[in-house]
Amino acid sequence: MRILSKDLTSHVGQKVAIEGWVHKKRLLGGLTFINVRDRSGLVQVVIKDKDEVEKLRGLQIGTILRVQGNPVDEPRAPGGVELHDATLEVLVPVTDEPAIEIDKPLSHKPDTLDTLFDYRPVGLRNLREQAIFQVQAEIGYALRQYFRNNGLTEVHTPKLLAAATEGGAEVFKMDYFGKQEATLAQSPQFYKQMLVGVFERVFEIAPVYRAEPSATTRHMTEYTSVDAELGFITLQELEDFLGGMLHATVDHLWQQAEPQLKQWEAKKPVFPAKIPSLTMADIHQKFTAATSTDTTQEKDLTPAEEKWICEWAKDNLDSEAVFVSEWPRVGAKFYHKFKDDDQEVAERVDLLFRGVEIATASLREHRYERLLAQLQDMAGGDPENPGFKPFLSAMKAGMPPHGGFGLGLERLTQKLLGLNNVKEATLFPRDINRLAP
RNA sequence: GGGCUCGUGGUGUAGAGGCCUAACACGCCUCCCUGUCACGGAGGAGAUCGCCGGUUCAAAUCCGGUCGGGCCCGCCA
Repeated sequence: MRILSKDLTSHVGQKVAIEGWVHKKRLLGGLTFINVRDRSGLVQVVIKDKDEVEKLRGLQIGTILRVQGNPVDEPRAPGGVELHDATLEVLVPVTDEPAIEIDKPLSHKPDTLDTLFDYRPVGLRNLREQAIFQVQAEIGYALRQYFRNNGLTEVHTPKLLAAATEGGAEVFKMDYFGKQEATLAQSPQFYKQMLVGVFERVFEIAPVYRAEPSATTRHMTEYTSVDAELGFITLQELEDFLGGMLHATVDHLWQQAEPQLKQWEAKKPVFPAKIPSLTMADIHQKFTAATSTDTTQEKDLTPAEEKWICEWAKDNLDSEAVFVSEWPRVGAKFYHKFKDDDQEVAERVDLLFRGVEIATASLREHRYERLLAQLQDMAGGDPENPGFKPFLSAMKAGMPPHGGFGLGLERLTQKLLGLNNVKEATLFPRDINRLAP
């Protein structure tokens, strides 16, 4: 019977077998240490028998072993337990030297990221790399738990679409059986809104595709979008929901994934129960005053401002997260709702965290006639277009006031761990220059 | 798409006109080593310095082109 390396402690005194990958060898002559990796971690195996050591001759890191032996409490061993009197059975021999060393930290310098990603299939076996994605898995778990606890139903919407959903961001186009053009979803926006009419509250964690030719540390052509849409909600309630979500996620992580977080020296983010909110105009003003770069005419925040205001909020408001409110009509999407007393201001807030925008939330225009007008006036959209028609029909069939947000899972992971590039928080990143591995 | 920047053994780097017959660390191979955990020690293999052209007596090093990256901006999550 195979046991896991983490369970060795409870089997001291019994003969057991472990199975896993050779992670590291240290041959000291009459004594050999090998670290074997399984899904629960590493275990040190001690071999004194020359014939057993010989079984490893010519075999590289990555070789898969079944090791029988006796677990022994040993303070000198990492983890306090090790396997003695080991007999080895090579289950899968590996003879080729790995192109990338996996037993020590991999380089994450910008200039060498290309190598890091080229060798991902093996490089991810590095425990420090693994830690990033164990953290990401815990983030996903925490988010799902939060959504469930708040009555959201998980949905799966199509990524293959007949036409652009939102306009704005560039979409990937492809031939669909020579009959028509298909596009890849850049957002589940319309579908999650339609589903508000069904479930009232929904969420989806799924890939979205952006054909923007951007080459930055925060963009990819495919990323995982965490989308939520809630009916019968106000913008303030949506803000509170997002804040609660961030808190729940952070608390869960520092409870469940502390060893992984430590590997990256991640610091638990500080932000109050109620995340502070600033208007865009206020941020422009503060930034302009502090840097003498005039941004007061900008319709959006510049990347420099996002960075700066996060620093400012950390120093002055004790918060590493901040909401940005009062977005101008210019640049708004046609499905956004505008303030009843000021049609020039969208009911939208962005969530900034550690220097970047991680989420955009807004109220949607649920009144059919207004929505129709906005589609035509703001986006020049044709209501008969197959990309809009189903959406409009759902909106006409009785839609409550609603709103929601989209959040980049990789960006959140990146920022929580303190990584420099979103791609480092992506198993197999896709960008303008990369489609493989 | 624009600006800036980088490209040297498998990996990470040093070298910035001649000392380069290209150096160092890790990895790999051989040998020694009974408590390693970035093990230690001795020896060895492995790169015509992204590619093409030019300048020069001489180019990894300077210039031009080209290919492939990175960072920032625009756009966005």
